[in-house]
Formats: sequence, structure tokens, C-alpha cells
Amino acid sequence: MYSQNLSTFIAQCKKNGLNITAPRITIFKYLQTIKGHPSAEEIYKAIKRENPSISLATVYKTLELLAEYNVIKKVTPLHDLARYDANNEQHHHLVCIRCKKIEDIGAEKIYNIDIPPDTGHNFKILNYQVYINGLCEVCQKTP
Amino acid sequence: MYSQNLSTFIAQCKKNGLNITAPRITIFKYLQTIKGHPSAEEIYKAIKRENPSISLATVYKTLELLAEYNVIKKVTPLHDLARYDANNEQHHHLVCIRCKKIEDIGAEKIYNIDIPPDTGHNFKILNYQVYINGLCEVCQKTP
DNA sequence: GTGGTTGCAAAAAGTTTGCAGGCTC
DNA sequence: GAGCCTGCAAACTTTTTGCAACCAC
Repeated sequence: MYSQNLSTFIAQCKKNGLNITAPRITIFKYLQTIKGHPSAEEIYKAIKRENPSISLATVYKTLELLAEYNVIKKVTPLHDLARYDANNEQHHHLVCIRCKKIEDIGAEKIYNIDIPPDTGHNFKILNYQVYINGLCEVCQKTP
Repeated sequence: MYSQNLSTFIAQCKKNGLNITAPRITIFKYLQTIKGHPSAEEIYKAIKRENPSISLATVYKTLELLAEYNVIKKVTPLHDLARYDANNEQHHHLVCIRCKKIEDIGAEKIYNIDIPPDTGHNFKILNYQVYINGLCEVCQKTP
């Protein structure tokens, strides 16, 4: 699977006016190497071996910053906190990136989704959900 | 959109050996009424008007319990905390429900997904991600 | 009456912030 | 050298836990 290399990363940082610093390089290299999607805490623990003086706050700040400039991706479609839903039919979600509102969209609206029986990871599929990110009606109107 | 009614809810609770109590009814009714997907805090604030003695801890406990028995749905495919990813190509995710590991799956593996231009919510679509829940190779083998 | 459930308060877990010192450019 | 960035510590937010009192069955 493709993941950008170090020089691309450096170029992206420069383009956005971000300094190239040891913590940033270390964090990026770790993300690039590791399979899966570590949490800030996991990243912190792992890179502490290589750079013992690094702080957890820096890891958080760096990750947020890089994600903000789209240099890395923050994998949390639902923002900060857990949310609950009395609708336990199969359905998907429209997530407003500005006001964080979540609306349901019926499964019947998204048709023809082909999930391959073999994902190439020996993964046993139980169910799936589609998260559509965008702007809700209200946020489209307010600039 | 369909959402189960009160008698179904009561039946489901009984089936699972859960007592029918005032907080549970209140929480369920609120979830059933409200559009969107409130957080525990939002639910707490809203139902406090109707039942001022309710506590936030009870709301958390109730929601977790109901979600555990699949009476309601917890909308947080990524579990507890934020996760990060150096792969900023379009891709989707395999989420192991047991060990919480997340693996990437290339967008090319999921073909033919038809997101309707009009979702029926006047929502402006920017992008979307598919979360596939299931069991990873390791967790399939360990009982 | 029994056991499950609640409310309270305290603790834990995760994340953000302010600031002085240090590093990149 | 200027300004961005880091590390530290403290604060804050979200969630969990322990326990005595209470309520559903």
C-alpha cells in the first residue's frame, strides 16, 4: 500500500511553512513504518525509545498540526466523543465537518457497494458503514 | 427513517434480562425522538429537564449497556481515541472489533460505490470513507 | 426479599493550554 | 536574530469506577 516517503513529507512541510524538526521527522517516520493506525499515546511510547526527551504534548500538537495541513490523516470521522443512535437498522452517516452534526442516510440510498469477499488481509467481514463527510444544509449557507 | 418503538425496546430489554427503569425509558425515548446522534453529555442535558435527579454516570452506564446488547447503536467505529495515518491516498478501513486494530484497504478494492448526488438532506458531499467491521486474522484464530 | 440499578463523588484516561527556553531558517 | 517549536506542568474534558441507598421483579 502506498504511503508517502520522507522527501515528500519534507516538501509538504516546507510548502506549508512548517519547520523541519527532529520530533516531526521521528513521528512521521514512525507513522510511515507502522502498519495500522496508532493513537497519540502509542506513537509517543514507540518513538520515546528513539528520542527519549520527546513529550506527549508535542506528539499531540504535531499530529494535529500535520493533520490540519493534510500531511497526515486523522482517522476519526466522528470527531471527539462517542455518539449513540436508537436506529439499529443498517444505515450510513452524513457527517458535517463544520458543525459536527451527524445525520443518518438509509442503506437503500447507497447501492451497489461491492465489498470484496477477500479483502487481502484474511479479514472476516461482519458489517460495514459508510461515512460521508461534507457540509450540512445550514453550514453551506453560513460562510 | 425507521427507528424502533417503545414496546420493541421494552421487549428487547426483557429478552436480555434488563429491568425496565425510568432512566432507561427516558434515555431511549429521547434517542428515539431526536434527529442526529447525540453524545452522552447532550443526552444528559436534554433528559435532565424531564428527570432532574438523573446523573451523568447513569447515562453513560445505560448507553454502554444498551449498546452492548445491541438495543441501541454506538456510533464510534474507531473506539475510544483518535488515530493517525501517514497514508493520505483515498482508502478505507478494516476495523477489528476485538483487538481494535485498524488496517487500510485500498480504495480500488471497493469498487462501484454509488453515492447519490442528492442524499435527500441537502448535504454537500466532500468525501467518504468505508469502515468495515469484523475480525482480523489473529482474532479469528484465538477464541 | 434479592439482585440489578441508580446517584454521588472520586479517580482515571485522553487531550489541550500557557509559558519559558531552545532550535530552525 | 526572529519567530516557530518543544518540553513541562497544570488544567480541562470525557469516561469509568466504587459504594451505599433504592427500586423492579
